[in-house]
Amino acid sequence: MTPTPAVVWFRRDLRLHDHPALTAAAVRHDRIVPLFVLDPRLLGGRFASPARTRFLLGSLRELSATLAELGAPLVVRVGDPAEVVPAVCASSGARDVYVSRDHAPYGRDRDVRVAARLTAAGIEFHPKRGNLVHEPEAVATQESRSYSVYSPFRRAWERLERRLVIPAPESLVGTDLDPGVIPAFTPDAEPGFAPEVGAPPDLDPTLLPAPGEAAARGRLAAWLDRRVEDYAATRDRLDLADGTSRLSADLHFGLLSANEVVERALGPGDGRRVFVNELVWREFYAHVLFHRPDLRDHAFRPAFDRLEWSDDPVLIGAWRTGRTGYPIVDAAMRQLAAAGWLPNRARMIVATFLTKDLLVDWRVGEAHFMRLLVDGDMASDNGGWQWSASTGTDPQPYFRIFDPVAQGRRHDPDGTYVRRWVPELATVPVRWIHAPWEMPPDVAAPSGLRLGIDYPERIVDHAEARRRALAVFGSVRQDAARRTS
DNA sequence: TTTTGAGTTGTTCGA
DNA sequence: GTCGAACAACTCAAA
Repeated sequence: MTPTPAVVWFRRDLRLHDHPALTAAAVRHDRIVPLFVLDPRLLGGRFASPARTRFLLGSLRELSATLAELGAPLVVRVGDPAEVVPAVCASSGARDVYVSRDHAPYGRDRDVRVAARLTAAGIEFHPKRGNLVHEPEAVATQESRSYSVYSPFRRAWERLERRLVIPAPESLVGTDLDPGVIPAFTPDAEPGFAPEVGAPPDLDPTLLPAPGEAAARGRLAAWLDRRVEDYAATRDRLDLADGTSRLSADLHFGLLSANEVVERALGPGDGRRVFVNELVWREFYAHVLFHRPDLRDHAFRPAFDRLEWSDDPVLIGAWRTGRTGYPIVDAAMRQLAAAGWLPNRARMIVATFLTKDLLVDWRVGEAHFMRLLVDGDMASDNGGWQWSASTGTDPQPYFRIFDPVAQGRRHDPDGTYVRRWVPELATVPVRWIHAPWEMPPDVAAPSGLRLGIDYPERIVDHAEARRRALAVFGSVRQDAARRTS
């Protein structure tokens, strides 16, 4: 037992269960300093999100209370971690800092800076397992390269042995360091935390998931208890409010350990198999971004960086505000603004619509998502957007143009989802709910809907847009082929 | 080194 | 209404 305290610097691992860094520090040191640093560069940066900040602060409040009960109160500071972490070490006498690895580009760069400062001060930096079942170095092809196709990645991932789940500590010993203050969520009063342009005025905080580890564990238990069994059948159904697990924010902030979620989710049945598969997708995109941090700003396949995207502010504005004239797209965009969350099927529908029907750069869509999503995660978001835009890892991108009417009819057969989020369409009969422009006048009149007044006309014709997208993407493919031959 | 099999999530067309 | 094939050819990963 080392007679100096250890700093456990929490970041996206706001939990006590299955926490290798916390456990290692508690085993080796007689006292610990749990630390969280509110980093204005993250909370006010280009991808800052009020929904995420709110969820983060709530989760911190709960972590703080739980740690205090165990005996080691959470220390909260505001500032650049490269300044704050060494300062907390100095004031507590700590010679060791334990963290869960952060695999995303910003976190990695930050940790390199912080580790350099600590090393210069003679303090040891201990990165422990991050919130992935397998670390990026562990999954490699026979030629020791990283995977860029999902299916072989999954087969390799499944062959690896998982680490054991670690129980939460029963007690901790802290220090008498000033715990500091967790600020209330007041974006206007806190310039450092204020989101930049595109702040969502429509966010309804009551729709956000309850923050904190206990709530997250409750969600996981409820999900695994019953609903996961139906996941294969319900995950694409937009009209069912609980067809998916809604654990994405919990995984993003590490309220849940991915390792524990997989351990508990494995089992018989299609639902469990498909659910674990989604968790492997999360791992895949984290690994891909780890090996290719340039994906933050560039297409996975360089040829697609030469696509000529539209920057028409009218089209982009209609998409953002849910006024495209395509009910399923508009319902999803309004749910995103209000709830800070979308089921994956809805994300794919609006992403393919923006990139294929409107030919708008996936980076515009990704930035919008990151500002609104409570679960906004660089790796998953970037992977999802590039997949939808056909610039990513998908080996067969040629097919990915969704028909918004067909998607609506298939995944929201009764129009329940559309009516919930686009109330001006509430009176439209089911038959036309996904294509109100096809309503004959004798139906439109009694429904009371005046197209172009109460609800917008379509901003593009999908059949035409589809042909245009095929031509644009096809020309890039031929262009790429010519360059390599 | 060369060959071979395979590739999340779709849509349309024609039988 | 349902079903299979075509879409168009490329790249990855493993044998």
